[in-house]
Amino acid sequence: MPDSGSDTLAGIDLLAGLTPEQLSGLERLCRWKRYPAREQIIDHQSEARDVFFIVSGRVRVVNYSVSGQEITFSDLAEGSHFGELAALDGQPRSASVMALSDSLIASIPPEHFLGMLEKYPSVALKVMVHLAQVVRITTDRVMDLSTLGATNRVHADLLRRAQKFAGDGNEVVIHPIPVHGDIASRVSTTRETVARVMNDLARQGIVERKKDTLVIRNMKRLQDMVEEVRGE
Amino acid sequence: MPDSGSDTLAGIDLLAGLTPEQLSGLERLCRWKRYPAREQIIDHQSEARDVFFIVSGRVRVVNYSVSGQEITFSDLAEGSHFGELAALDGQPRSASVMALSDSLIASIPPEHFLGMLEKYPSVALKVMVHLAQVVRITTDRVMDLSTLGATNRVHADLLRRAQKFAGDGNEVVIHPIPVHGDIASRVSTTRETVARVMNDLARQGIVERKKDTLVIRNMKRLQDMVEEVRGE
DNA sequence: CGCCTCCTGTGACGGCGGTCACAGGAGGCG
DNA sequence: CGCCTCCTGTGACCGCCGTCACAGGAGGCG
Repeated sequence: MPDSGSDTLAGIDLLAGLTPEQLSGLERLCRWKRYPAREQIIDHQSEARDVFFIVSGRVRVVNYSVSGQEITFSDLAEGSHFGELAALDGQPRSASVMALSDSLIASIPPEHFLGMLEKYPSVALKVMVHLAQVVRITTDRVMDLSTLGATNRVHADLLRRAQKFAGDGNEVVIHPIPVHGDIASRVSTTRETVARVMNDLARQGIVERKKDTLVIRNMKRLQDMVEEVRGE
Repeated sequence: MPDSGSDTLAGIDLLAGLTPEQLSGLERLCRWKRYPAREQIIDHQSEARDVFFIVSGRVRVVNYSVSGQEITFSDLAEGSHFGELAALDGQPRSASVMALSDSLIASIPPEHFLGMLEKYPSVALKVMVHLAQVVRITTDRVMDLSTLGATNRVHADLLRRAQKFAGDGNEVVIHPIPVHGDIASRVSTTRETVARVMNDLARQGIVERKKDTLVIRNMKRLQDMVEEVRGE
């Protein structure tokens, strides 16, 4: 549990395992800054190379096509980090990042980040494992985009969200209700398509829209709908 | 330049910088195996966790949808490596890998791979940089799939290939001619669409198909065709 | 030489889903 | 309370491109 009140790096996953002294050493190397919701933290293509730790708040990694279409890559929670790519390979930022809620962010200059990797091999290993998982998620997404139609991608995304909230039963409650536009931006389709799909699902009794929660009535069924067409 | 004759790890990019003694230590930990062209080296979802070094030959990372559609992720040359993801996070293989040509492959068990990372921080850093680049390439691909139409993705791929062979002029010679099916599998479209696009380009005098090379007559133009629609 | 296999080229067709254009809800806030 | 902003729901349209179905080339190899 991240201690969201204090301005320390104690809650950062990457740095778990470091002693309080080591942490406070790092804390002194950081720049600390609060970002209000919706404010941009990293601009795509920019030249800065710092690595960021989310001390408190939530953050979204996105990119925009020139036409303004927004592609969401991931939402990151407290304790997570971002910006390693540029620090590691020295290239411009691969995406933009914006605060979803008011956030406290610590950033460390690239040279100190690299120094940290050298000094604390356990952190280096965690960085690698984390990158490996990012690669997996992203290649899965390429598979989805390549083999699934837009409707099935919405099913798949709904399923992923549901699994995060998963009880073990056949019914899952998702809270808060994801906005259609957000889903659309994650699966690369339009708001309208998401709306149509959600209503189809509702009509079939698979989901139900409550006041401020979305109830999946039939996980099994939803799962089948995705797997069914995962290629076949 | 990898010394493709000898059965050593001297030509492996990841391990550049290690002393001959360190290398021969690693060599003794490896299993060495020759794979004929077309043979599978890694099966998607399999449980093995070894990391592979391409001592000689070429290799393709692919995945298949249940319908048999083939998605190519990348082609790797001598000196490269693959299979780190599973070794790092312990999860099943994220993709299949097959030999493109007769290949000599060295594989190291996961525990020794991890030991090597700990022992040689320079290697660990290279692993991180490499993963970072894989992430970049894959997210770019997500962007392409999300914002470009099939025809423009073919343009973009052609451009990427051309840039690898790039002279500095406005004309580039690609050799050998990539088969349409391969291009299709990399940009997630069909052989037929690739053929149509290539002929359109030929008719416009932008590319020309020679005996066993493909000549890009007008790089500028091709570049414009991609950027033009990259969103707008 | 002729056969077989692998690649390319092209037409016809049809459906998925993106785009446009509105018509409501549902809160917040002055 | 009423307005304004943000979200959802739906119909009409139509274009891109995937699918199917063939008709050639272009080598290799017996």
